[in-house]
Amino acid sequence: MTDKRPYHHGDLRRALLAAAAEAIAESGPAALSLRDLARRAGVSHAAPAHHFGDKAGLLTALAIEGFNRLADALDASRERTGSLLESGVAYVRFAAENRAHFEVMFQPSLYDQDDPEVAVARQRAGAALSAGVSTLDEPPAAEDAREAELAAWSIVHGFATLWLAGAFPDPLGDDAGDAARPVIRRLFD
Amino acid sequence: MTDKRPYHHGDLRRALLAAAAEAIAESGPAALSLRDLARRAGVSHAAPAHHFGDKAGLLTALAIEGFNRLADALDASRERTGSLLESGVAYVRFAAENRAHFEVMFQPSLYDQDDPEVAVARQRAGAALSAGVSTLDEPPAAEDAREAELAAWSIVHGFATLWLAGAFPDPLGDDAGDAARPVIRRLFD
DNA sequence: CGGGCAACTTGTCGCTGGCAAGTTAGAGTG
DNA sequence: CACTCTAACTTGCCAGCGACAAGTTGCCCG
Repeated sequence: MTDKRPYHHGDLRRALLAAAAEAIAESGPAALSLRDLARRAGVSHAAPAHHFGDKAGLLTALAIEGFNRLADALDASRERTGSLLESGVAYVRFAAENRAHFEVMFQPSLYDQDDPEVAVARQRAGAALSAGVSTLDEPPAAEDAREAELAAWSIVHGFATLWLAGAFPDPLGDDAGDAARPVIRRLFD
Repeated sequence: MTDKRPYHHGDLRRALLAAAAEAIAESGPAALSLRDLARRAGVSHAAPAHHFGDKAGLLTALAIEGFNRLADALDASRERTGSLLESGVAYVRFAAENRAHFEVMFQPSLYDQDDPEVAVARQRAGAALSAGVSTLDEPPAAEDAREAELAAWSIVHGFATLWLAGAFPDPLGDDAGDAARPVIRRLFD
């Protein structure tokens, strides 16, 4: 979050996060190695620990970045289209385009979920999601609103997860968002 | 799958799978250690490799077991209730009660997804899911059937994943299945 | 110009996964 | 009842990893 640039490397922290995202997208979070990241960035094996404390710290930073990016994507979609359907599409598209972040965000055993920055970023994303549901033509009654929100979240999250897992037996095209649209539409227009 | 029982330990293969499920449920798949499993089972550190080849082999076996258990659960629910809604509830309940299996099943980077036994078990589960959709009162037209299936799968899978991740901000009770029912009902009755 | 501190490096430890080579125990055969 | 064959392990080893401790480097500010 701080914008002062370090001296030695230039911006090791960001470089490590980017390298981590790339490595995770290739081989999954379990195969991530701090030493490999250090090698990719051309620094010593202990340099990552200085910025993130330990492996969980690095993944915590990735999760924070992910929740913030997701909130940004959802807000942008809502401002642009005002459509809950398109917000759902944006959710799925975010997952496809930020695979590593998404995988880490929803696997809390990998990072420190009690971190206050995580809580803030997660709430931002949650609020962006809730705001989307309120754009429905027929806003549901107060008590139903919660269930509608859970249903919307579940269907887009499920589609995104299954897409990333390669679980769909038939090919559904290249664009996860376009593939998701007719499916999400079955829940609401 | 072979039923002849080994001699030395009794049934080390099953014991290791059970211990692995327990360990993963506690700390996630990334923290799994073959040597720790061996210690829990009271055997040498190389014993697991004999049964499963390597770590991926063990997780492959876990995934196979998981897909088969899921297929069984879905079939049982359909035979008992004939209701797609209750099949969805059964899906969520399976995830909650077999957390370790479920997490591994849908994280293909952890195991060998090209394994033929995995493919068979996965297809069994897929067929059980499809069969559930056909129990709808108004079976959708052929071309819509695929989308209806994806929507049903997505909403239950998403709910299950979010539940396991502890992503729901408010507490929804102890039983994942009961919590999911009103949410799933929003997609179909 | 000099102290201070952030950004690293170097070195080390215990643990892990994976491989190779041995050992043991039961099952099948004559 | 020996004899052998083989599955089910064990022992020993190596490289890689995460975490920690103790140095070293280089910019910034007074």
